[in-house]
Amino acid sequence: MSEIIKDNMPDTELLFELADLFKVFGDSTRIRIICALFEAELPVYGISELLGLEQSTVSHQLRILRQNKLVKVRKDGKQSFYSLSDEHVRKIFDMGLSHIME
Amino acid sequence: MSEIIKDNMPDTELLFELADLFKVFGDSTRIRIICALFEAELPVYGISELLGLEQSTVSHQLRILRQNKLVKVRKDGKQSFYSLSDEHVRKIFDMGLSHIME
DNA sequence: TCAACAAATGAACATATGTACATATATTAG
DNA sequence: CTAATATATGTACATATGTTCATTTGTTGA
Repeated sequence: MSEIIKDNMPDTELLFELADLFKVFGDSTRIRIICALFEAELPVYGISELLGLEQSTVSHQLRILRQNKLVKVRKDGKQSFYSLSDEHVRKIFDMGLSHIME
Repeated sequence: MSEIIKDNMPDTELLFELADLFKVFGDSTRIRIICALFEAELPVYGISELLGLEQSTVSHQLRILRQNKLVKVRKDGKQSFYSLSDEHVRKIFDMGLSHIME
């Protein structure tokens, strides 16, 4: 019986990856950055200014977002412009929001 | 300009709540428990057996899931049967999955 | 009432994580 | 080439988090 359940479940490996993805969303600084990027493509100092955060804090968090492919960068001169990499990000965000709102 | 962006963003308060929600999904043990509950309503020992986890580990994590209203309990004798509290949980889960799969 | 069982809880501990400060890298302007 | 600016990175540190072990609570059956 528990064997049947186990067989229907995705690989544990995959579930670890999934947890890692949600971990990225599970920090208020990163969520706020993501949310800012819904509105516009922004450079690092733009984000830190907007959210009142240290430049290095933003940069560190952007690296994590980059590594997880949630944001992409476009370099222009001295600036790095960040934007969201795809629509999944917004969907995941919205799903979470509607759970809270219920 | 950054004022306009700020005005369009949800309250910071709400974004903190949202991060807290995703934090719950951001742990492999909890994700695995959630995933098991997609298949069936289960008692605590059933989950620990299925996933190979200590009873107390499962119980601790179920408490967190309960506090965040992701699971609900039905008590029957000595046992506590857990199940998912709503469909949002599955939707959030699936959204995450499809991001990984892409 | 007592033993057996299921689940919940408390405390301690090791590990992970986010932030700040300092510094390095890279690019542009002069 | 140098100074100024934007970003990235390294390190240290405080805090948060998950797990384990031990114990408690609650329920059933003898």
